[in-house]
Amino acid sequence: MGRPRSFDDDVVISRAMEAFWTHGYASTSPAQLAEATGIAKGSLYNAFVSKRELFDRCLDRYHEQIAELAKDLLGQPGTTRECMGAALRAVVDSDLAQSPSRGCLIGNTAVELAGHDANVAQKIRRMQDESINWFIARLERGQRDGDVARDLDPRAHAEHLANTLAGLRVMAMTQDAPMLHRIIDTSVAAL
Amino acid sequence: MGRPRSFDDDVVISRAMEAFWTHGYASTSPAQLAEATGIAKGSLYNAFVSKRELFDRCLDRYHEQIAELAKDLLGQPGTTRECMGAALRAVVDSDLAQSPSRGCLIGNTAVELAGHDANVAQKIRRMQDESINWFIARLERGQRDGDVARDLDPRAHAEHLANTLAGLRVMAMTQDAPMLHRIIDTSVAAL
DNA sequence: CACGTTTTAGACCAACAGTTCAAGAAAGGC
DNA sequence: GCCTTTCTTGAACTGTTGGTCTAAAACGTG
Repeated sequence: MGRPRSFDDDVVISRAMEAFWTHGYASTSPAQLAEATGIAKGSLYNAFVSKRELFDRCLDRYHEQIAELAKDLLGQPGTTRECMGAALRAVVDSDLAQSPSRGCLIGNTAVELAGHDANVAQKIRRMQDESINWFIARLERGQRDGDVARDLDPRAHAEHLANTLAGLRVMAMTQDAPMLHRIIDTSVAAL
Repeated sequence: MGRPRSFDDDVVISRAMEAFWTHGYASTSPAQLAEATGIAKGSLYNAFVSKRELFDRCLDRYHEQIAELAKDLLGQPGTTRECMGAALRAVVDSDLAQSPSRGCLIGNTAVELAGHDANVAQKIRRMQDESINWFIARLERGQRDGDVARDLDPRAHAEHLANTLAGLRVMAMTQDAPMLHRIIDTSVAAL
């Protein structure tokens, strides 16, 4: 019944996410979204209600994406310290390879919108909390494996690592690889 | 000769800075700037050429302001570790007291503009480099005072602290005081 | 194959962006 | 006291924004 949608919601959301990620929420116009997705404005609004609701779905997609990445990176072999260092380096190097650089969509959104929109703030907070949990899990595994000190507080260090990553992705907008790698080394030395 | 300017450039820049800081560059309209500064749009353009040039001067002002704050905070008595911890806590607590929260203008600008504007990127980078130098100076003093290990690399740790601060000011948009304070404690424990 | 429903592309809209301008106002020089 | 200069101001201007609406086209179904 009715005409079927000619596009795949998922690919449209992915493309819109790239646009928001690159330009920020406010600086991405409906016209740009139409261009980026290859779909007319009218259809976009018909399918996603408003720029804001589309953005929400893009944020969710971004989170799914980094969840998968985190699972992969934190599952790599090596000691906990090696694994953490390699994971942070992978993210930073991937940021540096981007042109224009665009940081982390979650951090960017925290900065751009969280101050003025409690809903966004709460959503971002939950996503950050989840990231911290991935780190906690890896640190606890390290304690079981015996390569992380038994008396180390996994939560405190997981929060510290998440914060380091948030900082790195801001610093990667303007600083170069050697500095960022030194920061990673120093952070990871605490484990 | 000619009609004298009816306002003080410095206070106008300060007020404009507050507006940009609170809403971001793109989301601060000339009308808002006129409202925030108490000066008509026309005068604003006459005195500061364009929104962008006004913003540049606001960034400079922000930098001067934090330079002064850093000098004050890093000059406080106590061991290096105590001093660093207290300084980070002071910044974070001040961020948390703000409503709406607005982070760090330099970090926010890195995220919003540095990816698309090489001039801004370079300027931000220089400001960050300078912040790192403040930390280096304090750590070296600690080594002379004997409360920081002689074999600690001041640059590496200064970069790490600057990165921690950048992260904290993003995290302060969404997270609460206990977590942020734990992050500070963990970061400072490495000294 | 006609039906009802849905999608689609683009025209359309009021509001607002960033900027310019014409008209007048306040000072010093002559 | 006029002239020049620089300032102030609100209105005007152009382009774009986020969003709506419509008329046509595209389907699955019975």
